[in-house]
This record gives sequence, C-alpha cells and structure tokens, in this order.
Amino acid sequence: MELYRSELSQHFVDTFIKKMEFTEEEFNYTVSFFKRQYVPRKFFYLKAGQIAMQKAYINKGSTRTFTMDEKGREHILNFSFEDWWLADFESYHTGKPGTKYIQAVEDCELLCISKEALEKLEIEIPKLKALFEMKQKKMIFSTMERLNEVKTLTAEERYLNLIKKHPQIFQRIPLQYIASYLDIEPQSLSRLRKRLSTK
Amino acid sequence: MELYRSELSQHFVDTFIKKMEFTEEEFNYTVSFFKRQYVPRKFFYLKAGQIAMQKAYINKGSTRTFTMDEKGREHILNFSFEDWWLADFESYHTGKPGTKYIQAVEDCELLCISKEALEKLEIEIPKLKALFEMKQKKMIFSTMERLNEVKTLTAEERYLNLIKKHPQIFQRIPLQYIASYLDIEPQSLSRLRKRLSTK
DNA sequence: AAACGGACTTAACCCGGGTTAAGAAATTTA
DNA sequence: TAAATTTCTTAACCCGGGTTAAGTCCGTTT
Repeated sequence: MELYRSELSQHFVDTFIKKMEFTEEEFNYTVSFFKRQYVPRKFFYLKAGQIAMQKAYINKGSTRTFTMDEKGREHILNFSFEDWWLADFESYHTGKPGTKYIQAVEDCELLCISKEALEKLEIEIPKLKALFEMKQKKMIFSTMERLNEVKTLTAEERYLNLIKKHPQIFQRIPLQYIASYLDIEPQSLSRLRKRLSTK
Repeated sequence: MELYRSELSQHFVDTFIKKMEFTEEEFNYTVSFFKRQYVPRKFFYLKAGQIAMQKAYINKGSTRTFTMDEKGREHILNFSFEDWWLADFESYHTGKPGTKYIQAVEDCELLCISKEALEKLEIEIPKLKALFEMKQKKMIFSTMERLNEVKTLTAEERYLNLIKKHPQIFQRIPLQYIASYLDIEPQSLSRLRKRLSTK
C-alpha cells in the first residue's frame, strides 16, 4: 500500500526537500520504498536477539530503547519521539542479532525502510548517504555526552538536567521509565522529587 | 622532515596495505601527509577549549582522555594505546572548541595528519574514507557498550570486567587513573581490591 | 458503585562508595 | 643514598540510593 503525501509529517517532507534539497522526483522515489507500520502502546518494535533489518522514522508516538541485564532488569538507554530515526544501530550495521529492546510507550506510527532498499538508495542518491552520515555523527556526540553525564553528575543533577533540557518528556513518559533512564529506582526518584519540592 | 618506512609500525603499514589494499603509490602518497609528534609523559596532546585540527595514530605510548567538571574533577573516558587513532572526535568533526583533555600517560610518539589533508585524501582515495567510516562505527559501538556498562554494572563488576577484557591496562596505567575510568575514588578501588583479594 | 490493577509515594533499614585524614610504599630527584 | 614527591592503602564516619514492604491514588473494568 502506497504512502500518500498528506500522510507524511511536515518534518519528514522538509528533511528531504528543504534540508537535503531533494528534487520532487528524488523525494517521490525515496518515499516509494517506505512502508507504514503501526506499533500499539506496550508492543515491541524490536527485541534483543532479533536482527535490525530496517530503519524507522517516527511519524507519531514515542518509544523507549532498553537493555536487560542477567538479573532481568531493564535499563533504558533513550526515548525517541516524532521525527527521530529508530533502529538498534549496532545490529543494523553489523547484521548480527541485537541487544536492545525497542518498545512503544505511546501508540506509534512508523515509516520504515528496509536496509536493502536504503543501501541501494544511498548509492543512487548520495545526498541521502550524507543525511545518515550526519545523523550518525550526531548520535556519537549525544552518546558521548550521555556517557559523560552518567560519569560526572549525581542522580539529582541528572534529574534537574533532564527537566531543563527535555521538560516535555515528563508529559509523555511515565516516571518509572524516567527513573530507569536516570539509573535509579522509581522509589529513589520519588524520594528525590520530594526532597526537591520541599526546599 | 620525512617519515621513513622503517619508522612506521608494522600495524600502521598493514592497516593500509593489507587491510585496505592500498597500492604502494597510494600508501606512500598518504604517508607523505603525516608528521611525527612526540608528547612526553604527563604532557598534553590536546586540552579542552582547543580545536582538534588533526587525527593522530599512536605509534608508541598511551594516553588518557578525560573531561573536567565544574568542581575541577577529572573523569577519564578512555585510554588509548599503540595502533589507535586519537582525536577529540566531536571537536574534530564540528570544528568547534573541544571539551576533552588528552594527556600522555607514557611517552608518546604520534603520527599526525591534519584535517585539511585528510579530507582531501578521503576524496582522492575513497578507501581511506571507508577506513575512517568503519572506525567511526566501531567507536559508536564501543561508546554505547560503555554507556550500557556504566548503567548496568556495579563498580566491582566494572573492575572485574576490565581485568577480563584488558588485563594489560594494569601493567601500564596507574591505579588512580583506572579508578577514575571506573567512576570511583582511588580509595574505593583500593578497598574493592582488598575485598576481592581476601575472598 | 465496587473491585481490580497499574503507577506513584512513603518509610525503615542496609550497604557501597564518598570524604577526610593519616600512614605506607614506590618512584623520582637531589 | 638520602630526601622529596607521588602513588597507593587503610580506617572511621557519613550519606545517597537500593531494598523491602505498605499504602495511596487513579483510571479501567465489571
């Protein structure tokens, strides 16, 4: 089933047309490889052990990406929202089974493109390759920043940082998930919030 | 001053000749852009605030890369040894002043190539671009793994993990730096080691 | 309206790592 | 070789977050 222009978010269109200066032909051709996929709240887009065979643009909704340790505990690495690209980066690029779970926090509408198609397109349209190379660089920056944050800041500082940088998250993501993202237990987040509210 | 073949480590030569299948001409041409740079123990290859204008191949020696927080505390992100490529990745790619300090732990002999020259070479020799794209991907994998490690493991587990994965580090890096890498104080590492030795 | 289940909070206790301070060991310098 | 400096260890005390266990709140179901 074909994707109609009216079903694409403005941001999606702008990314290709304005930012990457795609022609109408290039854009339509690119779009023809995308397929829509719905992932209802709490359902998984990907699970550890599976191989990431596609990249997904989040047209609507939000997800959490997490790993599970030997004791069965979840550790949220990041949340993703509209206009983000979604994949288990390592699995996608190595072609090996991944280590990450990607679960919808809100009902998601994704626009997916297979690795096969994308690799073909990246050769045909170098601008597309440049786009994803740029995304890749930004991903390294943000992962490094996250690592440095975890190393340098206390739980309280990480919490205040999150409020400052991404206040919208608190409107859409349950506190228990935010706690996991901050590397503390829900009870500790609760205690921390109380401590902050009284001073 | 020119670099002679005999001064290049076998690994450096192999990377280009065997792994990337450079011709002798391509290799010699590439090498002609490299300059040797010595960084004695405790001296800095790069400091926060400076712009990374080059990449360095470590021909000999070891370094530590760290950030400094507002309280003046150092947080070591990683160590680098022979045959690694060295740079403040973010500063190199954004062209903006960096946030990282890179200091020689042992006397270092580096083979450096300017960003300008490398960008030119990457166009002339696509194989070279592919090499650094691959390095970049591996860097993302390892940074993500580090992040996940910091989130999932206790200090003791991170210590045991380091012994298992990189036992050589303990021969070359002072314990105080290893403590910083593990995100604990030197005293805590000492206590932890004692705890482990008695059981 | 009552019952249920999930999300969030509260509290008591415990423990690992931070902090501070001192001393021992190793390495560098004189 | 001695002195000085740096690195590593030990110990006592403290505190933040984990753990366990209830309890509250709220939306959904029956």
